[in-house]
Amino acid sequence: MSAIRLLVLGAVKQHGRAHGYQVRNDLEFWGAHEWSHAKPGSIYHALKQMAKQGLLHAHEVAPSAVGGPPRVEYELTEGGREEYFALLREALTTYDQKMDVLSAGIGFIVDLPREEAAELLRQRVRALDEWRTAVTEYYTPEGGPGQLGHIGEIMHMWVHSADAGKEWTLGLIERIEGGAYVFAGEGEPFVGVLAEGEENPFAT
Amino acid sequence: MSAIRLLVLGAVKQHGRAHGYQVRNDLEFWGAHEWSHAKPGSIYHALKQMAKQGLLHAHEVAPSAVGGPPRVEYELTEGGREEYFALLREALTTYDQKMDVLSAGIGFIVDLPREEAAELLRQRVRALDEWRTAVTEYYTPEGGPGQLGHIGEIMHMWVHSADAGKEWTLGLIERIEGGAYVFAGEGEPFVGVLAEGEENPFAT
DNA sequence: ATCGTCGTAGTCAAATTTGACCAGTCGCCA
DNA sequence: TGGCGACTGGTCAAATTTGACTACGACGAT
Repeated sequence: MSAIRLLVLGAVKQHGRAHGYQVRNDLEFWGAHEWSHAKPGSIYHALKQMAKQGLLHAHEVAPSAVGGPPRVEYELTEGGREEYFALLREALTTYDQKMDVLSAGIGFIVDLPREEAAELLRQRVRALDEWRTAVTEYYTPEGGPGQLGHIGEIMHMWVHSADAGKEWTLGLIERIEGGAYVFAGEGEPFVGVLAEGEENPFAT
Repeated sequence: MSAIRLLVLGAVKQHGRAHGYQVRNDLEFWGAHEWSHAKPGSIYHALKQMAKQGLLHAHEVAPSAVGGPPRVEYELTEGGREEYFALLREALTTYDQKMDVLSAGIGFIVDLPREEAAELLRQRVRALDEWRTAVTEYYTPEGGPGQLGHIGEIMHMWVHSADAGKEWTLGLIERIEGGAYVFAGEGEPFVGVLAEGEENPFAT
């Protein structure tokens, strides 16, 4: 899975209704242009594709308020909501070494109930454990390690990084179970988009 | 950069001359099918593409020893060697969060002189430091952290992972400078491909 | 004898991603 | 007052990646 569909669905969902450029902007606002490499082309493509697949409903060309090319506004369909949550759960649980996907998942994690979020992350920890043993087993020749030469460093790296990922995940689980943040169904949700005319609070 | 070109060039280089299936096999032998997601399609595509670009010379269709479809054998051109080393250096120095690229780089690191390898890794450490500060700065709003809510966890994750990456890299530099492994120009090179008829020493 | 399936070698269409480009508006400052 | 650069909103071709499929020979089991 690439992070784009999740990011785009999430952006559209937070707005209720959005056109391509708004999505593009949100992603930038979230810092996603740094860690996901979401180029404009990919975003517009994802929107069209998902509209074709019935995940988004395309509200035809609102004739661009400020002039310029006509804009299409998108809105999640029921199928889109489902896909969104499916992707979100997948992003949080499966370890596919793509940290941009995980980042996107974290960004939207509060759309889930607190207990489910924690459980998904526990599942992620299990996936990391599996990956770790798979790697160590694959790179362990019969005659003991050693004849691997520098190739063993590859294994070393993966193990190190899996361990780091696990450590961080466990920390997050702890914070979540300790009551941090506001999750779905817990009152005023945190919204990560700019309201009209608001200033960007981040330094560039 | 995707890891494929580097992997393919590296595989062809170690053989001197290789056809697609041999490359495909080497990648699997290195465990690359696990961490790079190199599908056959990508491999054959990369071979053709790089032949078209003059990085590989295609020795026309050796009519398949065992029957089956005809095979094309590839060999590095001088341009291919240069591209290989350029990609290798890039893989080792730049942090683009793609661990498969780094893995491939590690796999071929001994093709470089020991001192250069260490220097490239030191450069990687600097790149990691830069990424780390870039992330922390981007996610630090004027009013101090805190109003970020759960979004701060994204930063947390990147920082954690950059730190882990740095730690591992420093360890490797130390081992290399401590004399581990055999680098370019230091006698019998380590070769990570199976000779004819050799057994695969790894468990599957 | 023949059926299934494993290994060898590779192709192909469809989906996606990349990177460059287009065109209009707005403010501003010289 | 006109030109420059930044912002808005998007298109397009080319490159790449994915995932499924083809074809053939050998080999063991039925």
